[in-house]
Amino acid sequence: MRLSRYFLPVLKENPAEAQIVSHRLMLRAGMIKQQAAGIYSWLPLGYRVLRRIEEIVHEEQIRAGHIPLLMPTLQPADLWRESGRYDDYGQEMLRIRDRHERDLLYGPTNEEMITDIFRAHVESYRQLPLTLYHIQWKFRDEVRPRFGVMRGREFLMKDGYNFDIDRDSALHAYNRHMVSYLRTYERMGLTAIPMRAASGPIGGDDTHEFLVLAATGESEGFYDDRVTRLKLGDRQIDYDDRAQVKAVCEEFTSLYARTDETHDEAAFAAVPEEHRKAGRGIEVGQIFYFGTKYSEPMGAMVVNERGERVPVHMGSHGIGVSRLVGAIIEASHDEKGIIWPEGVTPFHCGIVNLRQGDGAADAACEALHAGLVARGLAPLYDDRDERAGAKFATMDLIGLPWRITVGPRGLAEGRVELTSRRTGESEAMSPEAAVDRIAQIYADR
RNA sequence: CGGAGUGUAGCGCAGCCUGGUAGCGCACUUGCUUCGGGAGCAAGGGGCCGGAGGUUCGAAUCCUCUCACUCCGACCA
Repeated sequence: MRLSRYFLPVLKENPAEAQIVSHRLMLRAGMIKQQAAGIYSWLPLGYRVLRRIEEIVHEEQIRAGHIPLLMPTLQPADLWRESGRYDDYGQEMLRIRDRHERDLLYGPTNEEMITDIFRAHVESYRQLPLTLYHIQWKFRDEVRPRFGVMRGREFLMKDGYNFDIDRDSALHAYNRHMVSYLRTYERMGLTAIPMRAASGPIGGDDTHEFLVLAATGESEGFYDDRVTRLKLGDRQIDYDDRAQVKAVCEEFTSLYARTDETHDEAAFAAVPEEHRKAGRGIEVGQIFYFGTKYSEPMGAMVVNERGERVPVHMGSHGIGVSRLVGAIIEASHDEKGIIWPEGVTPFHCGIVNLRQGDGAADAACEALHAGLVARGLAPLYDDRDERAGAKFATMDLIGLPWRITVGPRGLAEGRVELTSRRTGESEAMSPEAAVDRIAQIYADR
């Protein structure tokens, strides 16, 4: 992509309304535009990151054997009257009436609807286990939206629902989600700690929240800091292997890690003092096992092997997709701007032409651009007629992890410069070597 | 929902107290010079001063009402 033909409205100054760093940087980098309290347009750069995060979530859900579908944003109120939540949910639920005076609502979550789909089409235990999920916009009419996309009213969320014949099978689904979530966050360059949490209005006995540590987080957690060093890495996981999946969960949950709601001072005191940490975190996901809470009242039953009609065991699991964009920035930035992890970066690298209009520099940049595209990569070439400083400042702000700098001085010796946004370190090399290096960096992502 | 604020050019702000031709910086347009970390000079363009009512010869400024947004607290992916 050539920057001169792109739409990247960056701001030099901080917008007054943005208090926290991710919100400021998203506005300055031209990623979002606010349209109303807690409601945002995603401008091209922000949209690319959002899509990238969505892709990773999809890939890891599918890898775990979960099946994507898509449910609507608007739901009939009757479905929610059935579960009893239409009245319980309160002011947070946006209620709408159509031209025929029928009550609708903009979905804040989808337990009722997925249960409706399930009961219409599944009759037998032979069709289980089943996990369905979608990534769809939600609306919760928060009293006080804030922090940009981290606490919007409209937000994009992956929500998944498992249906199992019994508790053991449902708990395996729970564990499977935990492992798939750990891998999802790791691919985004995040350390997200699963913490035992309180269940809240969705209900159920088992639940973990995934917290990305950040001073601006809204949740409080207490943990053994050795948990932050655990890595899933590239180990192979067989998601059908209950014992293996359970072992991974135990590895990641045996150290103390709880939110303030379930915090237990006595248990925490057993953690060696040098590892005892309390801190704030951004909740980027949560998993629940809630048994037959929805299946029973809504009649989601299957026939078991003894011919009896039994309610299915369910769980639900969410990842805050749009919130993750903010969370990643909170976890990865410096005073100059964003630093995207390679896994979610909107463009794989930037190309900065120091002397636009110089024949050799222009040609070298074009060749680099073409070379990277030929390798299946997406470079952003700053071909504007701007001075070097302005181009560097823009690149640093929007946070592409790698930058190739091209100028007449270096080109005279056949060299360009490859710079890491994270470390600031530069290395001179031939243009071909730079393309090879970038391709290699992204080879397994 | 309680408390505190703010609405003036795309962004950041001044002007309001004490009514009298709407201003500054950045951004934008044109030209010249410059060109390895947000350049300089010159000339331009852009405003229903959030909205509605009122007071006044005259309102960005005073009064009333209203809408929107932000921040602090209690609640939530």
